[in-house]
Amino acid sequence: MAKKPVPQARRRVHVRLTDLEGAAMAEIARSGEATSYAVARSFANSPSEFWSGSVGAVYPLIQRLARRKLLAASAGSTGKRARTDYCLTRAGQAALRDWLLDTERAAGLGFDPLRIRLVHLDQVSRSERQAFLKGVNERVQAFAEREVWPEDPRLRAIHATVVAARLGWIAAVSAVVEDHE
Amino acid sequence: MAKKPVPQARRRVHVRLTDLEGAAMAEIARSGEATSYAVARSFANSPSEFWSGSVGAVYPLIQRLARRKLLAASAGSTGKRARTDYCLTRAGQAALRDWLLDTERAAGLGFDPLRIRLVHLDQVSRSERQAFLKGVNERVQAFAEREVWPEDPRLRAIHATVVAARLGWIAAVSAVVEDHE
DNA sequence: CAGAGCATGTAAGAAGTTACATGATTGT
DNA sequence: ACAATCATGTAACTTCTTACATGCTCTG
Repeated sequence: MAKKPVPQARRRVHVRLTDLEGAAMAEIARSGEATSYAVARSFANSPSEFWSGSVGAVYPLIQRLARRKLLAASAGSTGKRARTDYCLTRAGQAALRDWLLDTERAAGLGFDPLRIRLVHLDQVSRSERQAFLKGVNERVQAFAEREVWPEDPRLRAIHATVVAARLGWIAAVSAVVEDHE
Repeated sequence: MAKKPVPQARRRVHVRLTDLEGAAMAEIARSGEATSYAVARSFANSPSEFWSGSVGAVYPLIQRLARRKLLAASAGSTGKRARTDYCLTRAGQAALRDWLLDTERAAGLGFDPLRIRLVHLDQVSRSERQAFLKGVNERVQAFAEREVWPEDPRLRAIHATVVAARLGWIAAVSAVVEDHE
């Protein structure tokens, strides 16, 4: 049954970036050229707590991407301090686009620390649920008022929609989980 | 990232569960008693794609929890097949409550594969952005219509609010990112 | 009674976290 | 000039993923 592998009219899917890799590539692309340290710092400044933004994560990641020829390294210096700058290769630009415009992955739910708790919130009493949701709501309110990315109106606008949507969802879901006691 | 809040006058925080550990504990608590395999399967059946739900992740995790005395193991069998059941110890119940009702962690943003892309979506053309958001919207719509957890109306209701909130957010954010071209 | 798929794991490796190390620069 | 902090990393450890192994149970 020797079977010819049908040569699909296949799109050239070069490399599949993880989300952390994609985010790092996008940061570098934005600056044109950046050091690992700069990338790590930009993660650390983002309002999401999900990635630690530790250099210990970012340096090996950048090295990986360079090894795969998605980034090109160039030695530089600031005064006496040596530095390694990275910029995207052509293959890197293609990989970044594939990652950025991947609707399938973008449509996924990702990970939400509230959602996962809601699923199990029927295991506590009604009054505990109410107190919990009230507490979460207050914290998200506080988070909404915190200034993030003060220098970038575009990111602030996105962040505002995120928080607004979250508050709306909390209100909606509160009704649901209190019904089902 | 503003790190480490001051070490508060110590509440009796027994153990700090990770989110994956918390979810596993909650699953076991729900059944009263469960095997590692059953926990892994329940993850695999959840509509979130974030955790692989592979047994290779769950078995060591459960063993860890047992070693920390949060779970108690008991040998059982189904016919000839041996089995290890786990149930929560008293310390485990306390740890689960601490995890489940942790408003601080629940209020966090978690990880969202769309949000992270939106941040960098100014790097592509307006028409690509529009096509991308249209694609994502369609996929989330499709996801909304998929039947999940057919056996549990409570979970279905929660899931419905999640998807509805997501669709609302996509609409809101679409306006924002198309403005800022 | 043979094959499919269920239940129970183990092993190797990748990826991220915390902690540490070290020299350069900057503020006072 | 001394301390603080920035910039640049490395190392050890933990946790998840993918892939494999193996024996049961069920179904046609």
